[in-house]
Amino acid sequence: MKKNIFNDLSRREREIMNIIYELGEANVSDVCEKMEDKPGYNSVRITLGILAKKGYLTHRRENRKYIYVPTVPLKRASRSAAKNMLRTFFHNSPKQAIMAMIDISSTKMTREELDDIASYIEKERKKSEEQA
Amino acid sequence: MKKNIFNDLSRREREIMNIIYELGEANVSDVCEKMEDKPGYNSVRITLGILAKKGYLTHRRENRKYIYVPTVPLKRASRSAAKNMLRTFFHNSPKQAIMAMIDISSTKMTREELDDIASYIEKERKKSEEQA
DNA sequence: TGGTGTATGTAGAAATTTTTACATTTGGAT
DNA sequence: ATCCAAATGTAAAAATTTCTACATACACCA
Repeated sequence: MKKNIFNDLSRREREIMNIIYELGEANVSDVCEKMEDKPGYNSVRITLGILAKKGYLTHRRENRKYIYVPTVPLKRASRSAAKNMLRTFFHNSPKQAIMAMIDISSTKMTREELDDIASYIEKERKKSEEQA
Repeated sequence: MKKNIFNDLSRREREIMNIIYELGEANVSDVCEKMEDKPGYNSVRITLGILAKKGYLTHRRENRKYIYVPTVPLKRASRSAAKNMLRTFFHNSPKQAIMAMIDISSTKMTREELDDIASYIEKERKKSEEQA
């Protein structure tokens, strides 16, 4: 069992995969614009091709452009990322991770969002009660 | 401003950094054992040296061994990782991220932990109330 | 005291990744 | 129709990463 789906990506490949997950889907220029050090259009294009060959991306044609889309759906990719983070930085303690997440984003969350999270947890508590 | 502190790590370098964060600190053999594909002792050692030269690790001597430690403290590294995850996979929505985190680990959390998180959120809600 | 096992030092070979260069295709404007 | 701009196709150069090989240092122990 692999630790992380995306473990065998090179630096550039990973960078590009992340951008595509962030955007949902993207063509070459979209990716270029998001890259910090703005490598050439061609570089990015070649790397997208490699990612497709490796099976991480597929592409469809739209007019003359290729639009690239992840093969591993966002949900699964995000779970994998979250689990890695949990193990690497939080000793596999979801509690610690969640609290840290709250810390870094508390000022950005509205009352409603906090309420939503609270009731989500409440639901979980009920569930664990049922099982007892 | 850099997106991610660890963006310019190669595949192996990143892999090793993650292991060291997971362990807190480590010598060459510790890292070797944690690696999935078990590269040679020497390979790992060389990469640790590179990471030290790049400034991501420091090492102290203990008997005859080097013990490597991250220069960027766990807390800061974990924040950086969390922010990246937030942007890459959750459209910068902490609510979504936190709920996903709860999902993947609900079965692993005890009642107490859920309670702790709930009261942590309660505290945040009070804070946001004060500011209103 | 000399041998052995385990560790680091250093150079560079091998493999992979990243970029560049140039050819080709294609749709649209004039 | 022809030219242009913008896209992809392909090969390979350049740069970086990863691994290997061998040298050296040092604690431990018979």
